Amino acid sequence: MSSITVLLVDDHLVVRSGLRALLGTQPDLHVIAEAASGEEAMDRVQEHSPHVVVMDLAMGAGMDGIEAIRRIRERNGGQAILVFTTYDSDADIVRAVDAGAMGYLLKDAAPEEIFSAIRGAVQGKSVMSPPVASRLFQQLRNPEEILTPREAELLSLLTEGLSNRELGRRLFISEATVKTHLAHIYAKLGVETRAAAIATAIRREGMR
Amino acid sequence: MSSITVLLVDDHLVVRSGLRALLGTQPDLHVIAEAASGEEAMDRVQEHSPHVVVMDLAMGAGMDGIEAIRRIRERNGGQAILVFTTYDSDADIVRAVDAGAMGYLLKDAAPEEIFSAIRGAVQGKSVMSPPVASRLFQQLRNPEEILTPREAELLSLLTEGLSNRELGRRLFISEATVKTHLAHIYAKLGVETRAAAIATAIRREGMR
DNA sequence: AGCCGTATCAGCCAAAAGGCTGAGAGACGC
DNA sequence: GCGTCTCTCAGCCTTTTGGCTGATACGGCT
Repeated sequence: MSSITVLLVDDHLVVRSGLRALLGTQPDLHVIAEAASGEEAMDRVQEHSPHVVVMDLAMGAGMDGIEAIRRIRERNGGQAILVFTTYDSDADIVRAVDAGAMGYLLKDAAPEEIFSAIRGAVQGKSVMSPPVASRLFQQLRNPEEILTPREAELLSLLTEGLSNRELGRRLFISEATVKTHLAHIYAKLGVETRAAAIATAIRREGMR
Repeated sequence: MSSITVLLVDDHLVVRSGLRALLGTQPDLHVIAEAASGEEAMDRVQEHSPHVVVMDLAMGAGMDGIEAIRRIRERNGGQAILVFTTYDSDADIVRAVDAGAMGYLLKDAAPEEIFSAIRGAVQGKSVMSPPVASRLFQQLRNPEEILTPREAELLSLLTEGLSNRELGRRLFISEATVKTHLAHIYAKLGVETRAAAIATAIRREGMR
């Protein structure tokens, strides 16, 4: 038991090369294929059945990383999937984990961290970068902050800058209902105004 | 004239390795040093005087890419600096260009594009990825969209979710003045509501 | 000196947003 | 079957925001 096959999925060539170079320094890790998109990732998994899939979430076009994780786990249960991405967005972490990801690493993780995450993943161990872990715990600790599907939908449209009237039209509900949803969203996000809600929503979904 | 020395600056190890591997395929390009931060970049430039500096804008801690570009150009005029980053934010493009960047590439650029950008940079040619170029042109075509310093300051606080009253207190101006500034900002951004202003502001400064 | 851009402030009015209470209809779990 | 969650809607009232018009003051450019 000393050879682990790895599939790299990232839409950036430089990241794939870098990761390949990095993993190449470890005798037990073998990159047997690369993919630049979710679709391609699924094909490569079928062909090579790698032990571990290391995948970026942000894929330029087509299927995104989350969707790719879900589908790969549906068809081929065997692979352990590690998310390897730049930003730690609250929503992405949760979605990746329940799509079936075994771990969640940030791209500035130390090489050793990456190696041990891959080795751990094969044995069914979950690994995540410290900042990711703390965010995830925070999510789990505050379940009352989880938005319902409808609320999330509204919040998403809210970040486009729509008014209550427009939101109502877009979702085929009355303005009164929009206001009700908004009130709930504000309460869950801990803000009082739509401006603050938009700010926190975009920032949570986004960067840093 | 067939040897170009390159300094790589990126806070992600994998990106540096990947870029190094990629440039290694070209006989005339030689990566002579790497740096993981703006501060380190300045030191490496002093030591090695590379022909070209390839730099990511987003640097985790300390000096950001823009600042690093400015300082390197101040002390050592000789180097051509290429920005090599993930996202094309309007503001970053403009700031990078007037900080003295010779080109602006996105990380999903084709290898050939990267090579020719580096070779071109040595000869004083500017290169930028097509999506970047189109954004830059749009900025230049619409100079009336440029915010005054005070307006930018307000917009920045706006994205924190503050109310007019709070904005006034924070900036030591009356609420009336806040409203005047906001009206100007909306006009320049082409929006009608503060919600839309926040949304466009954060997105312009940010991602995608 | 005159003009323009920037920043400051005021008042007025209409529209939008937010707080509150209450309430009905499905869906799901136990 | 009963409670809970979610989504839907309504009315009422206050606060906030946005549109408009006009005004003063300072600095720089010509």
